[in-house]
Amino acid sequence: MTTTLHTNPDKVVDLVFEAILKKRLKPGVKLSEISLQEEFGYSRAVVRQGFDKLVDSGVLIHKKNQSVRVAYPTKKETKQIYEARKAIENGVIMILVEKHRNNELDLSTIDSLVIKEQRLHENSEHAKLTRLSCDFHLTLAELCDNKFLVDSLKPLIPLSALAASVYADTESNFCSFSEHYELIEAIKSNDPVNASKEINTHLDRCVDSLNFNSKAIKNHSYSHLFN
Amino acid sequence: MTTTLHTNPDKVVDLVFEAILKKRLKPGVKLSEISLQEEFGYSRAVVRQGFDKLVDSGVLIHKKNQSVRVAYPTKKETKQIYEARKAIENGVIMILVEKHRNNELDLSTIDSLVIKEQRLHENSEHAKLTRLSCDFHLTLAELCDNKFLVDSLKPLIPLSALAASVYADTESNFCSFSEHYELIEAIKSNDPVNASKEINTHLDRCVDSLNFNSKAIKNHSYSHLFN
DNA sequence: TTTCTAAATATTGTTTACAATAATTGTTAA
DNA sequence: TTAACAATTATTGTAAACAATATTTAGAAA
Repeated sequence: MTTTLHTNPDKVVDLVFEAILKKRLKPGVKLSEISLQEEFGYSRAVVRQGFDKLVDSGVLIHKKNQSVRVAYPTKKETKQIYEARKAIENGVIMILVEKHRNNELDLSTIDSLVIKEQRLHENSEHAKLTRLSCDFHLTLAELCDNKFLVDSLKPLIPLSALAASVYADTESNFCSFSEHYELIEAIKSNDPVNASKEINTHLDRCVDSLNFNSKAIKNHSYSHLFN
Repeated sequence: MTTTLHTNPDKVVDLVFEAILKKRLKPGVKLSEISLQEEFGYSRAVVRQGFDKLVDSGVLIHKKNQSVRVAYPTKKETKQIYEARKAIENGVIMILVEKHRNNELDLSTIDSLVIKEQRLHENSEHAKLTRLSCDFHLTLAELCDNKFLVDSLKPLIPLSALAASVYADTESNFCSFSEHYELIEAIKSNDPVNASKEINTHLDRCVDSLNFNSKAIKNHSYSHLFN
């Protein structure tokens, strides 16, 4: 949402993002312009614009004259997604270490986020935990105060969630909160090398925990998927 | 251009990108939907879609009920742009070193690109050199075989060119080809640490060569700016 | 029952027209 | 001449209509 779009295509984008992060929208699901229009009162043109953005970022797939579908990441794409995330998030972490070293970093929001994660983990509320874990990574990027970096990372988060939907046997140990904690500690100790190691192993483990032996595709109807 | 858009908004995007890289479109210039429609025969809707994408990536700025304008990067944004590039391009270089180490990297295109740059430098054809230097950075990303990484970097290149339009006193020593050469050598010697150092100092020098003491904005008419 | 084909339906692609707003021009008064 | 205001023009925002394509349904033949 770099700057201004005046009707509401960004609302559509946010809605779809949110539905994916909450696992209400699964890979392969069809989305028609008309249905969203009817369900939320957006004009069809606005829905189209939102869909276009989501297609651009790879979250939706669009073939001519067909409804858009939620992306179904392949194994290769999943590895690319995490490879790209490693690049971007390493940069994020380096910036944050530097900022922290200069006392320019307020970690209170991220601290409370990790605490929340811990509580959800103890109560084994896995669904909410997955959601929060996405917030963790995005929040780190936002702390950099660099919209270009945030915009680069943003589409990769729902894509990661989609990959998890497809390939994660169990999401309980996917994107572990304890590694998030370690990462923050590394930032706090002003140790760029260790922080870089933490984010790399964390993202590597996310991929390693996936099982790429194919599963069946579930097709959903999408009324009331959006909350 | 993740996948499919069936008319041609991507043509519009490419057209604007190209015009910016060739310095025909300067920061602040107004672009109306109708004019592009008349000049190239695209439908207004297609032009709009293309503009929307460019607004999303930050290359165009859009205020409600006003024509879009070519972005005029501020000092802060310029630093953010290069900070983001450092993050992404460091990742690119790490991937390429790894690939080269495994004999999975064909550097012939990039080699010939650098040679071409050297020739342009000797003939002091600065305009073409700037253009080619952008290609150099994008080509490196494309060699990673990771569309997400390419998509992340892509909008930052014209934004860099716009920043140069605004703040570079002389573009002759901006984004020097000799540093490109050193970078490729570092990749060839399978030395990730040195390669990382090369890309960082290269991008830092691009910013350092800029002069942020403000200049006047030139406003252009845009007929025949696109070649 | 199953499979193939054709009709009906639903959805997307594209153009058009009109309304709302901004930018420009022209006029008048100081 | 300049400044302020009004009228005009140009441009964008939005919705609606229609065409093109895909999907679904129904029916007939094997």
